[in-house]
Amino acid sequence: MPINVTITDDHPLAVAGLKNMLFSYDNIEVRHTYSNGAELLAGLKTEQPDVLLLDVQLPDIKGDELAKSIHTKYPNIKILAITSLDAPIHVKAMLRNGCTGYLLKNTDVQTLINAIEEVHKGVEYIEPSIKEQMLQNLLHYRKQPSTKMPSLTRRETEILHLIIEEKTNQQIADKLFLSLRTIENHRFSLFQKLNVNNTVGLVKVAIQLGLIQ
Amino acid sequence: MPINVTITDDHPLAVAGLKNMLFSYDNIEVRHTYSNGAELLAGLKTEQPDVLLLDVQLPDIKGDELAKSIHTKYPNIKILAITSLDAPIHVKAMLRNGCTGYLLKNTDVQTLINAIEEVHKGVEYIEPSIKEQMLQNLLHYRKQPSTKMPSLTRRETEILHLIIEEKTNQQIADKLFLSLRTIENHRFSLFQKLNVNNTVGLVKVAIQLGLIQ
DNA sequence: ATAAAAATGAGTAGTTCTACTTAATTTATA
DNA sequence: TATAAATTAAGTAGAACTACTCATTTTTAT
Repeated sequence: MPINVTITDDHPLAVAGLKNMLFSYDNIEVRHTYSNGAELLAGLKTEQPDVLLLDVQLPDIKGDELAKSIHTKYPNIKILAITSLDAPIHVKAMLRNGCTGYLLKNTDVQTLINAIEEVHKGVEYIEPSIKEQMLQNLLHYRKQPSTKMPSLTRRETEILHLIIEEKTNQQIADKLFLSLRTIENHRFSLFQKLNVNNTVGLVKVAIQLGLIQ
Repeated sequence: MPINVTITDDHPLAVAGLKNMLFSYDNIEVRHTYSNGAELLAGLKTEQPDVLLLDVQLPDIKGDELAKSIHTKYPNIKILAITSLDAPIHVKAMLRNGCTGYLLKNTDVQTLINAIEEVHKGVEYIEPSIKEQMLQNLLHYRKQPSTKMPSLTRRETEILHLIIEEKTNQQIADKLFLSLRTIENHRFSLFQKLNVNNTVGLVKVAIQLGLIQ
C-alpha cells in the first residue's frame, strides 16, 4: 500500500513541482492538493493522508497554527513542513507544533522521497543543510559585529547575570551587599552600553552574548 | 617542528591522562602544565604555546574570562577548551571569548590529536557529539515536559510577541486599540500560565517556545 | 605614581509593572 | 443552543523600574 500524501501550497508551481517529483514513485501517491489552510482543513474532514506536505507560509492561516490544529485533531497525520524559510525560529516553531520534518523547497527528489518515508515511519527528518545552518547561527550569531559590542565590566556582567535570573534590583543589592541605588545605576549603564531601553532588551542582548540558553 | 602544547587543568589526573594520550605522538609536545589560571598567566609571560588545552572550570578564574584575556594578550595562541560541561551555553561562551575548539574530557585519543591539529591550523573544532547535542537541545529543549506547557490563546501569543519586541503595555494597547488595563491583565495571565513572576521570565519562556532568537 | 576606568551610591521624579478581584461581553465548540 | 473559553476592562494599591546628574572612593593599567 503506497504512502498517501497530501500537498498544501499556495504556489501552483510548487505543487506541480512536488507532484511531478513524486509521480514516478509507486510507493508514494499524491491523492489531494490544496492551496490554502481553509481548503486543507475542509478536505481533511473527508480524507486524511499519511503524510502532509505543508507549506509554512499560506495566505490564510499561519503555518504553526495550522500545524498545531491539524496535529491536535488528526494526530496520526505526519506533517512535513516544506518551505523556503530556513531560519531556526521557524524550524523550532513548526516542530513544537507537531511537525515531524522540515524540508526546503529547493530540495532534490531523493531527499524528498527519503524525508517522506522517514516521517511516515515517525522518524524526525530535518534537512541536513538546515541543521548545519542552525548550528552556525547558534554558535556565531551576533546582532552587531563583535567589535561594536561594547565590553561590559566585571560588575556589569555579574549584575546582568542576576537580572536574567529574574532577580529584582533589591534582591541583587541584598545578594551583593550593595545599595539599591548602585544596582539601579549599573542597570542603567547596561541599558546605555547595550543600547536598549528596558529589561526585555537586556535579556535579548544576553542571549546574543551567550549568557542565556 | 612539533606543535607546542600547554595543558591547564586543576585535576592532576586529567592532566596526566591528557599528557599520556599525547606522549607517543612526535608531532605534539606537551611542554608545560599548570593547575590554575594564575599559574598559567604567569607561565605564559615566559613562553607561549601554539595550542593551549584549557579546562573550563578552574578554581581561581572563570574559563571564559581566562580565555578572553589570553586571547587578547596572546592572539596567536589557539585555545582548545576541554571540559566535562557540554551545555551549549558554555560552548558559545568559550567560542565568543576566543577559543577555537571545544572538546569533552572523556574524548578518545584520535579525536584529541585531530582537534589539536585542526585548531593549530586555525580551523574551528567542536566535538561532533557536542554539536549533535546542541542541535537536539535547540530543537527540543523545554523547561517543562511539553504536556505541562500551557497553551496560550491567540491574544496572549500576540501580546507576548509584542512584549518581547520591547514594547510597553501602553504601546501595545495603542497598537491593538485596547485598554491599558486589558494588556496588563493579559500580561498577568501570561505570568500565571507560564509560571513566571516578571517580564524577564516571560522572555526566557518565549525563547523556549521558539518565539525569539 | 598618576591618570583613567570602575564601582559605589545619593538626589529627584516620573513611568511602568505587578498582584490580585470582579465582571460584562464575545466567540468557540460540543 | 447551552456551556465553556476567551476577550475585554475596571478597581485598588504597592512595588519595581527608568532617566538622568553628580560625587566619592577603589581598582587598574601605564
